[in-house]
Parts: sequence; structure tokens; C-alpha cells
Amino acid sequence: MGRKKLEIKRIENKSSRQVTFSKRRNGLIEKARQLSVLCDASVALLVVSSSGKLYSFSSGDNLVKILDRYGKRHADDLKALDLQSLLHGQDLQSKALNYGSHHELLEIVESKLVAPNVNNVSFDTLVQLEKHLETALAVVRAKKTELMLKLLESLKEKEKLLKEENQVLASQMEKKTLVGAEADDNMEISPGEISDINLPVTLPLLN
Amino acid sequence: MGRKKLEIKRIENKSSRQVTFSKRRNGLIEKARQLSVLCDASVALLVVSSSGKLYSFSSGDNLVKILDRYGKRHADDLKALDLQSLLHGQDLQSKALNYGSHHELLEIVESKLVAPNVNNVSFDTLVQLEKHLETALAVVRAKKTELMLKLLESLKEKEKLLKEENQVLASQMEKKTLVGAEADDNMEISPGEISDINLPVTLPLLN
DNA sequence: ATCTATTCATAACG
DNA sequence: TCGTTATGAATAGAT
Repeated sequence: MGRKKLEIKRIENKSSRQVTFSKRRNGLIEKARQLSVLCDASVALLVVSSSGKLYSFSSGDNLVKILDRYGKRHADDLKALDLQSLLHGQDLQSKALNYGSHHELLEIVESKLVAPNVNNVSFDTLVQLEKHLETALAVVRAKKTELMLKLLESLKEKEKLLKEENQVLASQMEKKTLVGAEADDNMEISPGEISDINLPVTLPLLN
Repeated sequence: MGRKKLEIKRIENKSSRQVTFSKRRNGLIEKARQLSVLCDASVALLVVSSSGKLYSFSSGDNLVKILDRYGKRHADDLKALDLQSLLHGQDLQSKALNYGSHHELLEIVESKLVAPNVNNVSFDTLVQLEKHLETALAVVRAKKTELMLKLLESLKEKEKLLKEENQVLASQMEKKTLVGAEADDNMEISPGEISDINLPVTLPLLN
């Protein structure tokens, strides 16, 4: 959108690359902001210049909320697997596992850091908060991973069973086809043989 | 940039919000891509729609590299904080380049902070450091989640297809059985009909 | 940083 | 979701 059409490939001239970076980075961040506002979406953007400087944007909520929101998508899956109980333990550790309190913790941290009375907060307290934050994040992360792994396992198991069902059906089909072909020649099929095959039209697994 | 100037505030009409979201999201991702290419920058973008769907972009290098660069920044911060003495002559850069070092760096920072010579460190810088750490953790978590979600999606898709295969096989079985029963009475099965059924013994999906 | 000729992105509509 | 088009925005190159 300039005086000339610019090819999208690395700009070799260092100084114009720097200028372009600066302009486009600002543009990108503004666009990200607009999208989040206009469409009520959560947006997180990280840009690291070739010289290593970090620029970022994240829609109000803050990244953590974005991830929480993302996590909600799987609420149904988790419920289906009846793993919710894992999230609602009684001890302190499992308290940290709950999304809500996890979030609360972060909000507390943020309010402490952003509040004007920051000076009141001792470094020790800050370090404590930081530790708690890290621990909470780690535990939640691990738990999340664990749950997803279980989900994966169950899906894989389902897949395996379905494959087996397919095998059975397929071999039954083959058998049936052969019998049918033979009947076409000279054999008869007894009703008993037929009922023996027993169609699993509705597979219990699928319910 | 449309027929009319659009105010940057939440679009109330749901369907036009959806349309705008779709267009602008694509635009944003494209811009992110261009920036990363033109200026040789690392870019990570996460967008979660109000309905919870995730869209993301991350420049080729992949988030790991972004975090590596990020790590360098931490290293710089540490230098600025005059904490490098803690490393006892170890190579700061290379230490900062791998994931594990994030935690290590944190511990170093912490140990330094509880020490009495806290005065050297400005509070603002400390807050910066904390934010950066949190962002890094969040991004890694998001990426991990994203990958697992993709896996889940593909497994679900597989499951769906397998179910369909089962349905087909089952109904074919039924058909076949009926035909067989009829043949038992008075009908003949033409070879054409049989080959028409065509057993999918090996499902391409499963390979 | 600022300017401005251009190209680009997209709001409205079908 | 897709295509079209009039228009507002972003920005490449210059200063």
C-alpha cells in the first residue's frame, strides 16, 4: 500500500527493513486491537524483532483468560468422560486445579502488581506470589495435559474397537458373499446359518 | 476501509460481527505473516472467537524459536539487572537459549531477590521480568494445547469415518442377508449384484 | 517524523 | 460462505 507494490520477501536493506518493521508492527497491533474490540474476540500477539526486542498485545482479558476461554470448549468432552471430579478435589492442590481459583489467583497477582500502592508490596511477597503463580500454572498445566491424555486414550480405544467391529463385519460380509455365490451355483442356505450371523446393526460402543 | 467508516466498538449485529470477524481475522493473520517474512521477525498470534474457536499463526521458526529469542531478552534483562555475576562465569547466552533455563533463570532471580542487596534492582524492571515469564509460560501452554487439540480433532474425524464405514457394512450385511433368504426361496443372485457390493476389507482410512 | 501517491483491506450488498 | 465494488486505511518511498 505504498508508492510501489512491495514483494513479500525479506527486505535486504537493513534500515528500510527496520522502518518497515516499525510501521507494520504498529499497524498489526492496532489491527489486533480492533479485531478484539469489534468482534468481542480474545487476541494475543507476540512479535520479536530480528534484534530480539519483544512487542506484544493481548486483549484486555489477558492471555490467561484467553486460555481459560479456550479450555471451556472442552468442558463437554471432559464431562462426557466424567473426569470433572478430578478438577474438584478437596485438598489445597486440587483447589489450585480449578479454573476459577486459578484465575482468581492471577487476578490477585495482577492487582497487586498494577495497583498504585505497589510500594507496599515487599519483594519477598512478590517472590512468594511469583512462586505461587508458577506452581499454580504448572499444576494446572499438568492436570490439563493429563485430562487431555485420558481423552486421547479413550478416543484411541474407541477407534480400536471400531476397527475390530469393522473387521468382524467385513469378514462376515466376505463369508456371506461366498455363501451367496455358492448358493448361486448349487448350494442352499439354511435359515439357521443365516440367523447365526446376527447383524450388529447398532453397536453398543457407539452409544 | 469499507463503504463506510466503521467505529471501533463492539458490533452489535451478530451476523455482521461474524462476517467482520472472519474477514479481519484472515487479514490479521496475513499481515502477521507478511511482517514475519518482510522483516525477519518472529510472530505468534492467537485469536479466540467469541464462540470459542481458536485461530493462530506463528512464523515458520515455530514458537520455540520465538521463546529462544525471548530468552535472550531475559538474558539482557538479567544483564541490565547486574545479576550475571550469579552465573559464575558461565555462558549466559547459551544458558538462556533453552527452555530449561527459564526455570533456572527464575530461580536465580529469586535467590537474588531475597538477598539483602535488593536495592540494585528497580521494581519496574522486576515487574517486566515477571510479565515476560508469565507470557512465555502462557504461550507454550497455548501451543501445547493447540497441538493436542489437533490430535483430538483428527481422532474424532477418524472415529466418525469409522462409524460411517460400520453403518455401510452393516446395511450391506442386512441387504445381503435378505437377498440370501430370498435365494433360499426362489431367487437367484447375479454375479453383478455381488461384485457391486464391493467389500472395503481394508479401509484406506486406517493406513 | 511527516507527507502523499499508491496499494491494500474491507463494509455493505447480493 | 463467496464474489463484487466503492471507499477508507495502511504504508513505501521520499523528505
